[in-house]
Amino acid sequence: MIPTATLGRLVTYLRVVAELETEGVLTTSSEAIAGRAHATAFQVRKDLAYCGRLGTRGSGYQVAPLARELRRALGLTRVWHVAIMGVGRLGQALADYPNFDRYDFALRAAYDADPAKVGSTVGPLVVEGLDDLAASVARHALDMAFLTVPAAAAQGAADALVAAGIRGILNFAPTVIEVPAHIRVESVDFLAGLTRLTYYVGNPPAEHDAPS
Amino acid sequence: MIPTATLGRLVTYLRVVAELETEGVLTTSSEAIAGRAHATAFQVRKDLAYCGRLGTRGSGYQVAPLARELRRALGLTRVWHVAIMGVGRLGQALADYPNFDRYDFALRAAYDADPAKVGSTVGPLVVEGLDDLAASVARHALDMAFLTVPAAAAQGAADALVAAGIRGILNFAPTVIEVPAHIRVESVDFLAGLTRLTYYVGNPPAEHDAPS
DNA sequence: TATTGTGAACCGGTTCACAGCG
DNA sequence: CGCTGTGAACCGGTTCACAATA
Repeated sequence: MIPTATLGRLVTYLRVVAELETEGVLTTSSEAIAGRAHATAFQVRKDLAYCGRLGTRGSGYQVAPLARELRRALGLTRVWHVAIMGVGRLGQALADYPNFDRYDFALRAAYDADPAKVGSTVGPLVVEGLDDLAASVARHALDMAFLTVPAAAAQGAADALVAAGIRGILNFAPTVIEVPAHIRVESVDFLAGLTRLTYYVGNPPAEHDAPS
Repeated sequence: MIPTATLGRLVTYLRVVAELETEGVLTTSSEAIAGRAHATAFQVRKDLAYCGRLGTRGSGYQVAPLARELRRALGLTRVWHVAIMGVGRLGQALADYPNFDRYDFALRAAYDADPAKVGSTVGPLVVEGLDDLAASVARHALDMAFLTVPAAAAQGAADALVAAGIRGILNFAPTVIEVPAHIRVESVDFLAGLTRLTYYVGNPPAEHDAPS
């Protein structure tokens, strides 16, 4: 429904609006949001219009209802249950991340294939093995999983998660994984980001614009 | 020069081709690459054409030269010097990442504003403070930095990096940062990825396609 | 013949001007 | 009068058919 590109920006707008909310601002405008979000006022209005008639012509957007509607549009209306698959360094860092509850996510479980890790604790969780993953997924009422295993193990781990009933995967491994069409995957790939950065740094754009 | 969307896919193609290389495959085709990279053969050919005349009509692409040319196009022709700004959990996890040298990146320095952390070691590095950052950046011949500080500190840390002569920033903080036009920023934002995932999981697409 | 490279059609997203409305 | 919502023009990227060529 919402275009992918718009979806990405809506996340940013929500952050901006939440920031305004904590600053005590009551009313804002497409221009003000655009300034903080690195976008144009045109684009902000068009993007926000995907979520309904959120503003008031002539006076702008009320911060609190706007935040509420953005959260609703993005699906942030309940606490989502998340698991960590793969308790390496990254998995541990995520387990210790203190801010999930601020964002309506709850870390409920951590899994690792290595028997030596099973039973140890990471952050608030006890690491479980992969035996009867489906039962554990059901018990924890898991919605989504962080996939933080080595690239070579990513496909197998993803298959196991899908078979166990997970509906969404946030893939941190630097590799493409195949999943059935009804499962969603989003990737967080810092090596890809680093490589894109390398391209840009190695090909500096001609500077025809003088700095303002 | 290369469109952003293409650039992202080229990174994936390079991974695929590197994989083929280690498998000992000598020749491949746009179709084979597409299969592994989750793309169409059309798109692979169009994307690869941005990097020059890389294939041979009638017989496909030779793996080794293709890998070489992709690396060249992406700027992976030398070792890039990278620093870590912010030695929290994520910064530490990155410092311990064992595979950078495989990808022609070298971690050269780590910085933190907290005096208590200065002098401690993370991975192979001794944490430095921010006094005379410019001299340190020059001494280590740094090209780019991982920005792994809390969101509230991200803009200030980015400003310091830019002032010190860094040319590219890989931003891990969940916030928009402002930099001069000649500095490149790429973002790795797992909270944004998680939120996009939430949207898709909460709005499952109507299933008109039967699984094959 | 098999497969790439590419001009052209197509499509979706961005930009914009202005209509709509408080 | 000011600012939003939106239809329409515009633009860039994707898809495709086919020409080029080993």
